[in-house]
Amino acid sequence: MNDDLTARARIRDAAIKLFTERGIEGASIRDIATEAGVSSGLIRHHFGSKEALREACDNYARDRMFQLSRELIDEQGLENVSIATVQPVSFPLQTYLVRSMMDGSETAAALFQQTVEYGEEWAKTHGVVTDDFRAWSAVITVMKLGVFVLRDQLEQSLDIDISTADGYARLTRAFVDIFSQPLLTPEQAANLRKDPS
Amino acid sequence: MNDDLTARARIRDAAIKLFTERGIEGASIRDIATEAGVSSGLIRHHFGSKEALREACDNYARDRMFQLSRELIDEQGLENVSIATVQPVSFPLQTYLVRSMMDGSETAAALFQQTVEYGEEWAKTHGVVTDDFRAWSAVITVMKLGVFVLRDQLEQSLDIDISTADGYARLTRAFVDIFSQPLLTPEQAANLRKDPS
DNA sequence: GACTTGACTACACGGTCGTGTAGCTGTCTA
DNA sequence: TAGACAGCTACACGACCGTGTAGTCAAGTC
Repeated sequence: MNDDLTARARIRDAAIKLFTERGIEGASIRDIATEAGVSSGLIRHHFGSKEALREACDNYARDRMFQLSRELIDEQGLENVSIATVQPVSFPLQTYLVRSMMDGSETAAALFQQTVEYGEEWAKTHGVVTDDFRAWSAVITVMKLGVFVLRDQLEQSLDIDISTADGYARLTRAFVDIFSQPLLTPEQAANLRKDPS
Repeated sequence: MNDDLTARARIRDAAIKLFTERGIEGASIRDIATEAGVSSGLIRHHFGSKEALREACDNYARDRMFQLSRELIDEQGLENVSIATVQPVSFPLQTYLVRSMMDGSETAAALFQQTVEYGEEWAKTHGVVTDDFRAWSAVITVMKLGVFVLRDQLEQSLDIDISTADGYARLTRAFVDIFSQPLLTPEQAANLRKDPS
């Protein structure tokens, strides 16, 4: 159980794990303490309160994710990263952040807004056709995050583990199929734009 | 506060509202009772337990949603419904069901699997190009539901209320823009299919 | 008018929650 | 070697949770 990590790090990892699995309210301090192999008092000693523990997890997940994607850019160059945001290594962190956001995290909410703004600029400079770049990016972002929120359902439906290379590859291929062909004909699109019933 | 409804119906509506807003664990029997204007004991009298109340809400939301979409098909014909699944009137029910699914509802999970299967058949008969219809449908479904789960973030990002006609129309237009143009060139798609890094 | 029944309330129960507090360790330092 | 001080535990606290129980009240039945 990662005995080489400090107790503080083990608490943080256990909290991220249980917060992700059960939500913030669903995971108790005592459960997290047991998972980390420490007493519940130690959590209070290190983090002060449950809310402060959550914020520490938020900030850690955000910073670690930034660090990982920076490393990825250094390795692969900027252009391949947009799709590769969904990558196995940062998957647990992303999943945690989305869950935390749903449970009211301001850190995660700020990250969401930032992602939308980035996507908006990307769309403008990459030839996306729309007269509402903001809505385009927001909807794309929300759809992308849906994979994290509904990971359990997705895995059950496809009988895979997304965190494995095979599962992740299958997911990527589905994304590619979806985003490399239009689902609506120009006529259908024009009709829907006029009368969105 | 809908005084014309029976107490049982008011409890159910209040439960759906609070379960949606706070999650199943986050909404207490006492809160629901206060919201419905009854005593907490009455909830037990009518539904037996919190879990049974949740199942009653699940079944009600599912049946009501089916009923609404059947009415929509009768009005508009079958073909326009696939996109119109995202419609203002069934929005709260969908949002509730997705939230309940995330909190472990079997009824909602079954509905999800059913939706994936339906989407799979739709893709096969509507010229979608993929060699994995199942994954295609599952990912599309998950992305579609992302709108419900992350509704709060979406509304904050766009400064709209999705339940209004204007907000819903803006959302629909973004969907149309996204699904009427390919985001990847055939070359990019081929590359990603070979090496999903 | 006596009886039954279902809607409904008031209140008490054990359990779990986040938090508070007191005290025990080992290590470092003056 | 005495003292300071993190790291850490044990335990008690008030609050709130889902649930259980007893009882009130009005409407319907015979």
